[in-house]
Order: sequence, then C-alpha cells, then structure tokens
Amino acid sequence: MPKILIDMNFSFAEENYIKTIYHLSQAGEVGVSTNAIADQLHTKPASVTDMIRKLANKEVVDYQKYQGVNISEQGKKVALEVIRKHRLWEVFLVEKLKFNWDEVHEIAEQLEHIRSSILTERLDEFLGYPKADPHGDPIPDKEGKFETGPTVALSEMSVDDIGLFVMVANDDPHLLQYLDKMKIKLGMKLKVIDKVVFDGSMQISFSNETPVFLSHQITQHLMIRKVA
Amino acid sequence: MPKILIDMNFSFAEENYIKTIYHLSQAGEVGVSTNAIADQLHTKPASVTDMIRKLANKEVVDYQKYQGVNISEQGKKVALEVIRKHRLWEVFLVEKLKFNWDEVHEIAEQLEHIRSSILTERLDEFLGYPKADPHGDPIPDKEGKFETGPTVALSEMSVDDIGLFVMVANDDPHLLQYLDKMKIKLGMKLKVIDKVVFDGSMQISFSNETPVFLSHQITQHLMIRKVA
DNA sequence: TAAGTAATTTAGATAAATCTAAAAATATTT
DNA sequence: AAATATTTTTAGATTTATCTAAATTACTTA
Ligand SMILES: [Mn+2]
Ligand SMILES: [Mn+2]
Ligand SMILES: [Mn+2]
Ligand SMILES: [Mn+2]
Repeated sequence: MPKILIDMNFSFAEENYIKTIYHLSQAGEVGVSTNAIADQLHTKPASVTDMIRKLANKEVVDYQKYQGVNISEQGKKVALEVIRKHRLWEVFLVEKLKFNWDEVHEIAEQLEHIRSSILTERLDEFLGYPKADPHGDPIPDKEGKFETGPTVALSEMSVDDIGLFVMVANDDPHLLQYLDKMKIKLGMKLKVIDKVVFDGSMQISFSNETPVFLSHQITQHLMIRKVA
Repeated sequence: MPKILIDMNFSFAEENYIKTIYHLSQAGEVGVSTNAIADQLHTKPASVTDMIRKLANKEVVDYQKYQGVNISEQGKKVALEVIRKHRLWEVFLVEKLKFNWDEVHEIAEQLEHIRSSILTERLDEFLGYPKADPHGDPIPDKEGKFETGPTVALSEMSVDDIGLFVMVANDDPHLLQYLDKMKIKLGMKLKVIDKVVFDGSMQISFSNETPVFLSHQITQHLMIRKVA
C-alpha cells in the first residue's frame, strides 16, 4: 500500500536530503553514496545513514545497506517541487529585487522550503513563467517537467569549437563574481581558441572579443550549447 | 556583560515566542502569563516555561518564576524585525501576487522567518516603503519605528460617533471573508447608528450606505480612527 | 483565614536531527 | 588471496522543542 503523497509533509532537513540525493543521482552513478551526501550537506556519514533510513521508510528513496540510495518516483516529485521553488525565487530576487546572480542562492536555500502551492503558482505567473533561473538552470513546471537541450562543459570542448554559454553549474559566489569581472554573461557566443594539455586551461573568445584565459576549475562549470 | 545582538540568531520557535510575548505585552498587562502564551501558540504551559527560561538566558525577556515575562529592549528589537518582515510579505502577497487579504497570514507566518537583512530592505523598497499591511497594521521601519494614530475598537464607540475604519485586529480568515461579503473595506467612513445594550451588537452605516448589523464579536476587532 | 481552585513549574519522556567513536562491510592493493 | 585502506553502519550521546503527570505556588472565595 503506497503512502498518500498529496499531504505528505517533509521537514526542511528531509527536503534538503531529498534534493541532494536527486542532484547526485542526476550527476552520475546509481547508488548515491553516503559520503557524497555527507559532503554535499556538510554533515557526517553517520547522520546520513540515519536520515536515509527515515527517507526509505517514507518511500522517497530506495535503500539497501552498503548499496547506496536511489531516489524513487515519489522522491523525484518532492525534489523537483523544491528545485522549482528554489529557482523561481532566484528569478524573483534577480528580476524584481535587483539582486546580483551571486547573491541569491543562499536566500533561495531558505525560500525553497516555504510551503504553499498557491504561492508557487502565483509567483510563477508573476514572473512570467520563466524557463530558466539566473544561472541558466531549467525551472521545472507544476508537473515537474522541464527541458534542457544537450550541453557540454566548456572544459570538454576542443579548439575551434563554437557554442553558446547557457548555464553555470556551480553556485559559488566567487565563481559568479569572477565571471562578472571578466564580463562573461549567459547567452554569449564563444569560440575555443586554445587549450593547454598540461593543465587543461583554455583560451576562449567570447562574443568575438579579445580571448580570455580560463582554468580548468572554471571551464568545467561553464555549460555550453554547441552550435554547428 | 550584555550579549552581542548583531549576530544573535534565533530559531523559528524562539522567534515565534518573542513575537507573541511582544504582542501580548502591547495588548495589556505587565507580566505576560504562561497560559496566555501557551494559548496563543497552541502549546502547553509546561513548554512555555521551558522556552521562557531559554529566552531569559538570552536576555530577550525578563523573567521571574510565577511573575510572568516582560520583553526586554533587545527582545523588542527582535520582535519588531520579525513583525516587519511578516507585514512586508503580506503586502507583497496582496499587492504583487494578487492574494486576497484573508489568504496571506498563514504564508507570512513562514516568510517572516527568512533571514536576510538585505532581502528585507530590498523588498521594502520594491513595495514602495508601505506604511501599513493589508489589514491596516503599521509596518515598522528598519529601526523598528512606526506610528499609529490613536484608534478605538468599533465596539467602544457610541451612537452617532463617526470614524474611519483603519485596521482589523484579527487575522482569522473567516472574519476577513465576512467583511468582504459585507463590502466593508479599510479606509471607509462610518457612523454608529444604533447600539444594543443587551449583546453589544451595533448598527453601522459605512460610507452612507444602508446600515449593517455587526455583533460584538466582530466590532471588537474593527479599529477606528475617530474623526471630529 | 482556611479551603478550594487556578496557574505555574518541575520531573521525566519522546521525537528529530545531529555528533563522535567504534565496529563491520566493502574495495583496493600488493 | 591476504593485507590494508576506505566506506558505511551501529552504539551511545547531545540539543532542541515538545508533551503528560505530578508538585508547587498564587489567587479566590466562603
Ligand atoms: Mn541556487
Ligand atoms: Mn540557480
Ligand atoms: Mn498576519
Ligand atoms: Mn496583517
């Protein structure tokens, strides 16, 4: 007998775990590891094991000792709802309250837990049903659906490749501030001018400007939609 | 040695207690009683005693066993900050997201705990520095200052008295919906036509329309600014 | 003023979320 | 395949916020 999801309520802590497990699932392997979750949430593996047990009981994850966790269909719904709220609030903060894109993640981490489906829908409407947040991350719709065209990390591209900078896959304000300083913005066209084998650093020309040098630590987080 | 307030952080539960104690202080007697707090917060007196102890240690209330609590200057600051956020968010929900005034209190109860002073200031600016929330409650400024002209409950007025309906001193959606149904809105002029001694019910003419009957349970929550 | 009643506090539990230290299981490396 | 290292789980505590039941204090009233 599956539990009724409709009025299932999750604590902030539970929501954060569910979201993190969802993200780690997306980003790769089956069987998300206890340590990976602990790292992400800045908690200890022992705490993660406890919480995973609880989430498994609530059937938002599948879990077998020592085998890692996998998000369930129910869990995916919960995660996408939280992610939807996070990204909508980020849009609100940037578009309406004039925050810079490096200032919004922390605040959205709080706002994503506000419980009111009407609020989420009204906010979405108020913002004009945005498709992406200020960092280019897609915003799931009410049903949890969203589309992402295929992207590659800039670090994976080759010399002479051309593309569109569409997303930053990292929330660190230092990275975002650095991109600001370099005048690199979402939506810019770019071309790979040079790539250093030894350290993976790259020379990139954005919008036909003088090329800039970017280290591998940076380029791995810049997501590019290839063109031609 | 007084504790540094600047980076004092309070839990949601603590903030709710502080806010409630502040409100009860305003609404009357010195020495807010354990039971009054328990009623307001839908908890048990034993829980209140525990929490009061904690708040006394943090010096946001003054407390002596069996003597009730009084909010301290520090506590007042914390309370006013939370109240400011609550009311600003209510304005946002009504003005920007088109909520009705009876739908916003619950959601504001959550939003008032979001921690970000920049957010509060930006929101205030976005809303045009409103002086009152959708129920007519005054919004404290950044320094916690606000002004209320003198008001009386409608129930305290006499036949032939005239005034301006400026505030509803109750969040219950049923009351607010009833006022909607009766087409009674903030800012309306009114005149007391009749007052029944037995039950305190009143006949009131709003904006020179056909008088309406209102029970004491209603009139005690309608705050009036007297004119002439 | 002495009972009786009401309000408040204490004592002892519980649930949630976290931790440290130790044990157990799994993975990796000689 | 052992030995070693890493990961994960268990055991046992801690903190916060809550509760019930019992004890204590204060207030009312006869
Ligand atoms: Mn974010
Ligand atoms: Mn984002
Ligand atoms: Mn309210
Ligand atoms: Mn209000």
